[in-house]
Amino acid sequence: MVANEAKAELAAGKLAEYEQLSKIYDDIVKQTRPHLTVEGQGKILLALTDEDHQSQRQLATHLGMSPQSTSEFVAKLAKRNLVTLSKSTKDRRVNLVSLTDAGRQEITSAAQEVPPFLQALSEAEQDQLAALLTKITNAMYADIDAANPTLGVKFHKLFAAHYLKRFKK
Amino acid sequence: MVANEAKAELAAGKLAEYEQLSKIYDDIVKQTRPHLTVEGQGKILLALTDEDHQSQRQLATHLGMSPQSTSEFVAKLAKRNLVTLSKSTKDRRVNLVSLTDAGRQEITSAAQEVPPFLQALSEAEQDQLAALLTKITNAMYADIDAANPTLGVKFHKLFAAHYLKRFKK
DNA sequence: AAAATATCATAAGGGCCCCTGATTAATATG
DNA sequence: CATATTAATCAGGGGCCCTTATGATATTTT
Repeated sequence: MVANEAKAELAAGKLAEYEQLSKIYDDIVKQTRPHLTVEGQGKILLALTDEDHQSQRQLATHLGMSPQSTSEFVAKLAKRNLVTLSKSTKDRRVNLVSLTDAGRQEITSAAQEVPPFLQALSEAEQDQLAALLTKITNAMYADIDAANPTLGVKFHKLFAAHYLKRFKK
Repeated sequence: MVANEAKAELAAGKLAEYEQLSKIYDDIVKQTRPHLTVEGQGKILLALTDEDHQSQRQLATHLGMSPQSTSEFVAKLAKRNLVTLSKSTKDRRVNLVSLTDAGRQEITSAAQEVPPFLQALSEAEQDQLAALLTKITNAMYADIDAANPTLGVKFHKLFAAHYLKRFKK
C-alpha cells in the first residue's frame, strides 16, 4: 500500500469513527437536544425553513418522498406542535404546512448547538476543520449533483441557507 | 456573539452538515457497500472483531444490550452468513457466535473503504483532518468515559483496535 | 352535469433498532 | 432428586423511516 493511500484510509477511518462515536455521544453524554436530520420529520422541517407554508404536495415533490410519507411526518410534527395545518382558501383540498414558533425554535437551537467536544480545538483548529469540511462537502455536493441534480441541488440550497444564514448577514 | 463562538458554531455546523450529507451521499452516489455502525448488527460484528467466539450472553453484557436484542441481531447476521452459531461442548445451553470469512471480509472492507470525496483533499490536508478528528474523538471518549466508564472504554477499545489495526503492525 | 384529475388521509406492510415478559432447555445447587 | 439459576428463544410492543394500495373529498375538464 502506498503512503498516500494510507493517509486517505486513516482520514476515512477517523471520519467513520467520528460519525459512529457521535451517536454514542448523543445517547450517553448529552441530554436530549434538538437534532436535525435529513430524514423523515427533520427533512420536512428543513424544507419549511427554506420556504414556509408549503402544501404537502409541494413538500413531497421537493423532497423526493411519497405524499403518504409526507402526510405521516407532517402529522407527527403537528402532534409535536412544531407545525400547524391550515386548509388553503383557494383550494380546500390542500393543507398548508406552517412552522410554529416552537418549530422555528427547534431548528435554530439545533443549528446553534455547539457540542462540548469542539472546545478541544483551538480557534485556529476550528477554522482549519471548517475549511477542510467545506472542501469535503463541496466534493460531496458535486458528486450528488452529478448523480441526481434535482435532489442534490435542493439539499445544497437547504443546507447552505440553513447553516450559513447567520454568517451572511 | 464573540468571534470564537462564531468559529465554533461554523465548525459545528460543518460537522453536522457533513454527517447529514454523508447519508444522502451513501443513498444516492455510492453502490451499496458494507457499512459498519455501532448499532444493532454492526455492534455485534465490532464486538466479535474484538474477540471472536463469544456467547450471546457475553455479547449482551459487553455491549450493554438485552439478551433478546442480541439474539435477534445474531440471528439476522447468521441469515446473512456473516456469523455462525455453534453450541458449546462444555455448556450446551450457550451458542457461541463466530465470524465467518464473509463476516471478517465485511468488516475489513468497510474499514478500508475510502470515500471518493476524500480525494478532494491533498495528502497534507488528509493528515490535518485526521489529526483534528483525533483530537475531537479523544475529547468524546473522555466525555463518554466520564459518563459511563464501562461502555465508553469498551467502545474505545473496539474502535481503536478496529481502525488503527493496520497502522500498528 | 359527468368524468377525469389532484390532494390528502388511512391502512397495511416492510425494514431497522430496541425493549419487557414469558417459555424452553440445560446446568448448578441444596 | 427437586429447586433454583442461567442461556437462549418466542411473542409482543414501541419508535423511526418509507412504501404501495385504497378511498374520500375537492377541483378541473369536457
